[in-house]
Amino acid sequence: MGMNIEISAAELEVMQVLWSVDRPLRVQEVCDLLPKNRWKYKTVATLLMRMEEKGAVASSKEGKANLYRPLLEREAYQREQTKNFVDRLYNGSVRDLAVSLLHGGGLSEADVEEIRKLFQL
Amino acid sequence: MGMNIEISAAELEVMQVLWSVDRPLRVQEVCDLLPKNRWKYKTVATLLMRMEEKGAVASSKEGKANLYRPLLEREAYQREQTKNFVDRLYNGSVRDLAVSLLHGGGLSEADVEEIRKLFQL
DNA sequence: TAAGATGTCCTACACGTGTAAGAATAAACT
DNA sequence: AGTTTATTCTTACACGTGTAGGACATCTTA
Repeated sequence: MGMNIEISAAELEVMQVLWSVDRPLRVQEVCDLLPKNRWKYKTVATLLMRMEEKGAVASSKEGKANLYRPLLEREAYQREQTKNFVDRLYNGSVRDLAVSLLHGGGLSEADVEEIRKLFQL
Repeated sequence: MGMNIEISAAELEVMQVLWSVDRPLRVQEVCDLLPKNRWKYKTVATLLMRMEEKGAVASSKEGKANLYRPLLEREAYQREQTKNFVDRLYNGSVRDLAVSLLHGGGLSEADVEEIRKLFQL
């Protein structure tokens, strides 16, 4: 299974940026793509270095600068985390998750319709 | 809104036990209801104390012993955490979560059927 | 060629968390 | 009453995390 790399909440935000773009990014670019003033440059650099130690990203050099690209695969990571989440919060019951989503009121009629369609096959 | 109390993963496991029973529990009972050998008695006691400081549980005395009961409401907590989770992992798209669940292969035909029915209203 | 800009690498530091041991105390048993 | 047992309360400690600063190197530009 998925090598079980653990990343923190802050690191996940950085991963999302890397995932959202199809080419390796330098630290500065990651900064720019994060919500405004999310972190200082050096903070992002630290996060990326830690992620590299964990094996979540890889870097290559472009001149003096590091280019980072994700190693963790997005879909796989989402699936794994979702399974964990459902286990921890809903005792493994996806059905209970669905109930919670429905009763939470956060879904528009269009959302419901789309999900209904997804489950129609 | 939900008072925004944050509890850790370990603390959540303890909360699940409190939620699963309808009366206040003493530390020993919580231990017994956790998966076998999950933690030592004193560890559970520490967790419960911290949870009380955070306002996640309340305690009353029964003789020398403390009886703990949850203050955080389960459904509300689940909804809030689920919203957070979807935001962090799926950029807020419940639809993407649903896709991930479907393609993850963790759902039985019965699960799919039940969820379909849930969304049929 | 000296000064800014940009970037990396190393170091820091407080706080939360997982995990519990020890001291103190109260209850129960003999 | 004295000892064993159950419980609480206090204290500990290492590790991860959020959040960067400083030193040092290199590239650019006046």
